[in-house]
Amino acid sequence: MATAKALAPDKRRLILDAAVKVFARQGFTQCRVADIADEAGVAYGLVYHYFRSKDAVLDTLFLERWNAMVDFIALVDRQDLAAREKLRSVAGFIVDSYRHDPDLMKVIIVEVTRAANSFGRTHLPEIRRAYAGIAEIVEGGVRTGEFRDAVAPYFATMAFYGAIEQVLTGWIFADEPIGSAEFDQAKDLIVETICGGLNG
Amino acid sequence: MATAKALAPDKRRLILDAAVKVFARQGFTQCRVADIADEAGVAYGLVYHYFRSKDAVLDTLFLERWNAMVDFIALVDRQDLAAREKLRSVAGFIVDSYRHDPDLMKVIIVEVTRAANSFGRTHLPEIRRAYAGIAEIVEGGVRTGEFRDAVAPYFATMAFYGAIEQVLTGWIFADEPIGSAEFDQAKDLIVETICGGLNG
Amino acid sequence: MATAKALAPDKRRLILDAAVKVFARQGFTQCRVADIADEAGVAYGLVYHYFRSKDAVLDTLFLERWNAMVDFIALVDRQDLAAREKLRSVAGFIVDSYRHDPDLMKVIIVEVTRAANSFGRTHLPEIRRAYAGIAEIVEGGVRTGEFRDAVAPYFATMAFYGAIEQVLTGWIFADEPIGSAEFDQAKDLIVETICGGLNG
Amino acid sequence: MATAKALAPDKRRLILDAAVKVFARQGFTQCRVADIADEAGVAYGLVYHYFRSKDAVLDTLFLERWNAMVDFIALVDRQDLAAREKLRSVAGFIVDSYRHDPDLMKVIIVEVTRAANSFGRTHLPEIRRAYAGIAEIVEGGVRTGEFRDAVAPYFATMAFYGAIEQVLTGWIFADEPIGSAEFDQAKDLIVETICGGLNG
DNA sequence: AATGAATGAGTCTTCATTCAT
DNA sequence: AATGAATGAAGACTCATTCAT
Repeated sequence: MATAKALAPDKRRLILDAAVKVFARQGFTQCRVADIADEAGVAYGLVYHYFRSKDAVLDTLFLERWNAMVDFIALVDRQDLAAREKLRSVAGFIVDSYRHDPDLMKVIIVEVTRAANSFGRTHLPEIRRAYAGIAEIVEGGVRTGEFRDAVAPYFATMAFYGAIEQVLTGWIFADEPIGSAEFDQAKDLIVETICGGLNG
Repeated sequence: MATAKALAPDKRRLILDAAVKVFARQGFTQCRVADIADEAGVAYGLVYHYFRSKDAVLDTLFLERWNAMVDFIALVDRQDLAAREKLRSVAGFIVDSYRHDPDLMKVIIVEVTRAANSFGRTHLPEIRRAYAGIAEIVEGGVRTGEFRDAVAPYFATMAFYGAIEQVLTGWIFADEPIGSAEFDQAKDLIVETICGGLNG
Repeated sequence: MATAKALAPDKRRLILDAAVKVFARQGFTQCRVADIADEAGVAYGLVYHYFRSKDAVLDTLFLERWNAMVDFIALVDRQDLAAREKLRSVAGFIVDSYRHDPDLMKVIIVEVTRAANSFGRTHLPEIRRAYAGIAEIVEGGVRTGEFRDAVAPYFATMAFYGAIEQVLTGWIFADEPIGSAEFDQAKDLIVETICGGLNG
Repeated sequence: MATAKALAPDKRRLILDAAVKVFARQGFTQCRVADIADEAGVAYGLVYHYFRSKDAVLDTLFLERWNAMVDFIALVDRQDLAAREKLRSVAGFIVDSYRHDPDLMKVIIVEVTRAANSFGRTHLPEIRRAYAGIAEIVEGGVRTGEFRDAVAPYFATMAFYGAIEQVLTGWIFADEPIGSAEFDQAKDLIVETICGGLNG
């Protein structure tokens, strides 16, 4: 029941949500476990009641969202859509993820996706699973002739995902909040740029 | 005398080179100042003789290479080349930077470019200078009609640079060394993908 | 329960008492935080659980005792006593403070009262409050005619407090322990010397 | 020749004078050897050419001045003067020492005279020699009947020297510079207070 | 005499994790 | 489940001193 949830919020969830905030604000390394507990309004030790370690908090956060994305990519690929529309769907999902919870996406990109010496290495299998999903969409497009034969699916995948992450990184570094229109425009322009190319 | 220099190498340079190695191997946070000194074969305190702090070592490393890249982008843009060739040049420079010193590029990408809560924030002005340089190349292409009018220079820049950094990130995470052919192929395919687009 | 308290002593107090010992024995600068923890029989980190810094430990120690002295001086001045008796009371309080806890008084004098570049500067307001309290007693004595008109309260205060601190400094430097008789004699002789003067 | 001295100042002297400045400004512990060299305008290593250690610099500084004072006290005592005039002379000497070089006297009082765990312990023999000299003057005064029989020379000495050092400490902590009149007044009032006493 | 690069031991502070209640 | 006191390993930085030139 929603009401019950509001009255007695799950402390574990409270801690996860607080962690997103402080990880985003200060960065994983710079944030102390005490900061998470303070932000959540719970006692220090409770963090360790629910999570094995500080790392485990971030692992949980990352996997929740990332697996949802991987699932979504697979789901989209199974639908009867043009390859370009599939990519549009994926770009939309990621942009909406950011729109819905920018802090979480910031944490994922900053602390995991590029963290080649820590969480990025740990979660490499999951990260690669997402790339593989996108690559399959591209390969499908090539197979149906929708995409050019000359396109190397691996590079196309890197270009597509890299473009998205770069745009999100721009938002992460931005000093001002991002408007709704900007989010919608981004979805279109990323796909248009990648699929249409720059050439006139 | 060049020979003399080679025999008695600059200790400051020795420290910087050692820092690249250990930052790349362990990550900036995980690496101790003692590791740098050990790798350089100098005494602990000498690191602090030449650099104000551990941060300052990374700052120096980043700025040396990044400014070279910014300068290169500006130089290329001033040449009489097709916009696509200019992008090809920039992609080539970055890929060659990685080929020549993969550790340094790993450090720059992993520890600075996406580190929104630490060095990325500090060096935001320099980072943006690079983006601006690429954007100017794209704008030039649009102005001459070489690139489509519909292309938004900002998104094109994000796509181009994001694609490159994503490919480099792939190499960074790779378990096996990257071959010469792969580097050369990458230069072509990145530009071909971004400029030609996926559409058939 | 008092007994229970005695059995399970407050760790914070334990740390403060240990700090007094090691500060007195080795001096504030020469003493390491580890020495305090060892002396208190607690873990290193606990010192930082209760105190922000090593400085804060000394601050706490100083203020506890010094404020008690300032309060005492004010209390004495409000009593219906001859000015000389008031000074006798103050001298007695300080000498007894030393008799009761010579280490603490040593720390206060050596590390704070004359430490013009560190704690003495920090606690200047509190230090001056004590001087002001003594000066008021002297002024009262001049007002009632008990003390000579020619006496400058500021210099009288400096002479009185300076004499006491000098005697205590003598004890601090002494190689042998000070006997009970010596303490009692000191109270009398300090006041007698300052009030009676040297002249025959 | 004065001119020659000005043209080629003794580097050793330069270092000592610089040390006085920085010891006074920052305190002995807080000041680095580099600060002394910088202030003196000489190379780092030269400090170690002239002095065995940082401690030796302060030792030298202290002994130069303190021995002059001890000698002066002995000299005065040998003169045919009333005991009170002898004390007046000693007070004058110390006050003038401060007037002439407040930084040096600050260093001596703050870093040596009360530093029971460092330099004060080292130089205890010299420090006691000064007290002994004053005590002899007092004893002389008692012997001639000039000073009261009841006066204990040791306490009188502590009162006299303690009063002077307390007044100097006041100046050391003062925020504003001390005027000429204040110095002269101090000499009189200290002696008047100690010899005349407070009693009306 | 003079320089300043080079050395490395020393210590404060932080903070993830454990544990008793 | 919940609390927060207690633990102690880890690491950046300082700085007196030495040394080669």
